[in-house]
Amino acid sequence: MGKPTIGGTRYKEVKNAMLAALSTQEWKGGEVIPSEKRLAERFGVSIGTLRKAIDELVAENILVRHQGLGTFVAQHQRDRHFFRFFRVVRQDGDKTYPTVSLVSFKKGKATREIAAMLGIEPNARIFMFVNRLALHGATVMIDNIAVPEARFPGLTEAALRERPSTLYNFYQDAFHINVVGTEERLRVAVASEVESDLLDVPRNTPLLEIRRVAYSYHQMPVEVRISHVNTAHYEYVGPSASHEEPL
Amino acid sequence: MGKPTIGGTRYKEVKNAMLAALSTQEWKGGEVIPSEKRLAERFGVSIGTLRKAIDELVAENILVRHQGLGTFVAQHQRDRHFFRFFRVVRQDGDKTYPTVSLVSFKKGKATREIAAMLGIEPNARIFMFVNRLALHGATVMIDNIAVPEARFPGLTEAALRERPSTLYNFYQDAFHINVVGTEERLRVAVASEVESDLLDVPRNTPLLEIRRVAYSYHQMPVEVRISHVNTAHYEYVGPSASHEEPL
DNA sequence: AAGTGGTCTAGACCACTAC
DNA sequence: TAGTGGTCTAGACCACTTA
Repeated sequence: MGKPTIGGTRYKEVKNAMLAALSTQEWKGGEVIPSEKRLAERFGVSIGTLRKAIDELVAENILVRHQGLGTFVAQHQRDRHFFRFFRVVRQDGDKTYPTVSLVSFKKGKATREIAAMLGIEPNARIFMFVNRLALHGATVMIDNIAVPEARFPGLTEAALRERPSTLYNFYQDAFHINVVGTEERLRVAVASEVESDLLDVPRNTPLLEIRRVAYSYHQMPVEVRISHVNTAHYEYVGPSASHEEPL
Repeated sequence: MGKPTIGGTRYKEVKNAMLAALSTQEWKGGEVIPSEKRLAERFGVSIGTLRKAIDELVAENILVRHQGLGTFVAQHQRDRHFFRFFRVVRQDGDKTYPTVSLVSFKKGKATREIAAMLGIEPNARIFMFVNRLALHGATVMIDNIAVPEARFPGLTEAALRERPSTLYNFYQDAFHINVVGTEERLRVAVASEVESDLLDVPRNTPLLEIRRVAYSYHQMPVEVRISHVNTAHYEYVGPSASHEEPL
């Protein structure tokens, strides 16, 4: 496979070549990729080496293997890895899907802070929207979401409202943007006026604030969100610290 | 290697056999384990199969490989994986080691809640102690820690105070207890009287509450702690959601 | 130089899925 | 039955560490 990418070892080269094929949408979300045998021939390596590259992409939840069927580009589905990205559960441990409703939608320009997090220029155009999330019938969480217009051309409020599945699934189907990882920072904040209205709590009620950056392949940031959670009856599930990379 | 453990596949059997050798302290924290060649002979598998078993144990941070040196039982060291377990950083991202001081130490009996989390009988004897953690000179976090007396025989306040390194390193050296993973739940709480004194904040200041269970091999719970963090200038680093198991 | 883990090969055989 | 991924083998050669 020549040397189109760096990485030192053959399987890293293969992995990077596969990431490239994913980035260019040669392989799209949910589709099968060629068989291991074919890929080994294409990249000029043995099956074992090819498998080691796939092993890592599977460990990173970028590909999914199905014995007897083939290897697929991972797709965001409500009933599959949803709780990897939605980490709020009831204090007794009960996990349920949130009911999401769009509160507002507008275009604007990125503040310096948002721009830095998204890796775009300050004042670059972004979309901003707010989601209200309810669990067991009560609003528990407010998401303030920002995405760069350049990566989401033509995004509209109607499209957001009418999306059939999860937000990240929508990003994938409508914009070929695959969210494969996030980084989150948590602190305590207090409810603003808007938030206290939406969450039905008094002004200045302490809330859990989550600042998230979502990444696509090659750590490319694609979305920033600041969430506020009422943890009176719910809590946030942190990392499990086994099979976890050092900070 | 007969069939001392289940698991379906050869390499899972090997992995379980290795976990057993770790549990029985045949291989102790920080020590080298036998070479891949020797282990392959011992378990009656090929090098490749043996390596697959080790691969998983390395991915779980239970073993560490050093090319040219050998494979070692992972050991808790202040300068190595410390920040996998200590996830509080300054809001500008600055990571520093906390200065820890023991506030109190006592024996007692496990409440039903603590007992459930530790997997021991209610009213079983436990040690309880409180640590104060300072960053950049100011107290930022209070840890309330509980461990079962049965697993920490002879633990004393003096030993805790005089430990030369991190708490988990102390568990490993003094009690052969290897913490290999944790589970954490986060919510907002308010400062009790003791906490407001120690953290130097007004009573009822909202704090970040972290409930952690620490596990050794085979998901055996060994420690429970409830921490409270003043997030005025610090924050909690959440999971990275790539290479992360589904919940 | 000897011993270790790191990478890579070129297969074999099995289990699962679809037709 | 044919094609897929899953496991396993028995080596080879390389890079690194210690002596």
